[in-house]
Amino acid sequence: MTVPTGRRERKKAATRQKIADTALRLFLERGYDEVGIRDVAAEADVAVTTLFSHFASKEALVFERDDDFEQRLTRAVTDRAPDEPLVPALRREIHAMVLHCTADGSAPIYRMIDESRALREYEESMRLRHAESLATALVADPGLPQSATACRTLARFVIDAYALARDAADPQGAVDEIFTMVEAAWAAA
Amino acid sequence: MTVPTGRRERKKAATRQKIADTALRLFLERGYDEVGIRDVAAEADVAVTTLFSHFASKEALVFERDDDFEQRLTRAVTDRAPDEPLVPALRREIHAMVLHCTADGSAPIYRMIDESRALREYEESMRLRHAESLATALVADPGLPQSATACRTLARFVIDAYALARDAADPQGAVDEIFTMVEAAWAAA
DNA sequence: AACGTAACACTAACGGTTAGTGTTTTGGAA
DNA sequence: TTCCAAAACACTAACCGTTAGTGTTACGTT
Repeated sequence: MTVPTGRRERKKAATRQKIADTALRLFLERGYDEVGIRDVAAEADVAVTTLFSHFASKEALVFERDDDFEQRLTRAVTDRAPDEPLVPALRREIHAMVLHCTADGSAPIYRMIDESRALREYEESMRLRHAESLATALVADPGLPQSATACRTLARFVIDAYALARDAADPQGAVDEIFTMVEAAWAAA
Repeated sequence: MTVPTGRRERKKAATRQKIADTALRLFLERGYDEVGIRDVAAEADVAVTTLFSHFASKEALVFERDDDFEQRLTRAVTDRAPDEPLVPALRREIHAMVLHCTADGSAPIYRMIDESRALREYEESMRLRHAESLATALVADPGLPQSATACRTLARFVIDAYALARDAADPQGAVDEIFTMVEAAWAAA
């Protein structure tokens, strides 16, 4: 078990990165639906099978780094101060996530996502996964008196807040407005 | 513009029905993922292209009649008595829908859906469509003082209630529990 | 130096979906 | 009745994402 360094792992990471960079560049240049997997593989100078050993699907090339989101949400629950109320902690995290993906740097990427049905559907199914892992974290929290159904409901409402805010004219304002509703729902549970 | 009946339309409907019936039978016999489009087309004695002129995708063969759901939800909003409060009307409708799809007759179909990733994802993206059309109906209702964002949020919450209740141990009870939360959220908006 | 394995390559295919190109059927107009 | 335009259907061939099968390097380990 030699620890981190190792030429092999560096090469693997480099290949993965090269594929992701090439894919994103081509997608932004020509449009997601106009670029085939074979195009990406050829331009990145790897075999198609190599590409699929690094990424599970064509869509995954776009959402390369979004396991982060999943972890950040569950950690907003598990790592919060013992006396910090739950919903505001979640609201803070959603605020940060919305801010991140409405930033100027991310704008072209999210425009591309909106333009492709395949990417929109993939993103939504990703969010479902996030909701489920958030739900698991909530159900497991011994400090919450609410029922499991209420926890699962809250998880979906929080993910809805993210999705709705991203499409709103004023994303940050929408987060606050929706969280007023979420807070009331959670209090009633 | 001669009105409805006409041999052509009857034949078309018959072809469509034969395809749907054949598909559902094969899927239940052998499993959704084990049956190819070419199998369905051959068994229904039509060309593959004909099949796709009646159904937009393989998954659509399973959810043949689910435009109804979409209409029922929007009509629960638009057709309710002038003085009937909104959320209870929606709750009644969700109750009915959950009851329908947990009935004995539908059980094998929904078991099949749960077993196939492709079908689960398709169903979820269908629900998104339903949420959007419900949101449109809500936003258009002049009797509602709430903001457009609040309306869209309610729409998603209602669809969540359906999805969560279907997976719950006690679906009918879950609908009531979740709608307590939805009611509170709507009141806070 | 030699071995085991992870990364990668290549070919070929599978399954859903569509384009292109007819052919038949049918409802309605002349 | 006859004829036309459109709709429904068929057929071939292909596209595209994805995977299986089968090697071939390149690296870390012993």
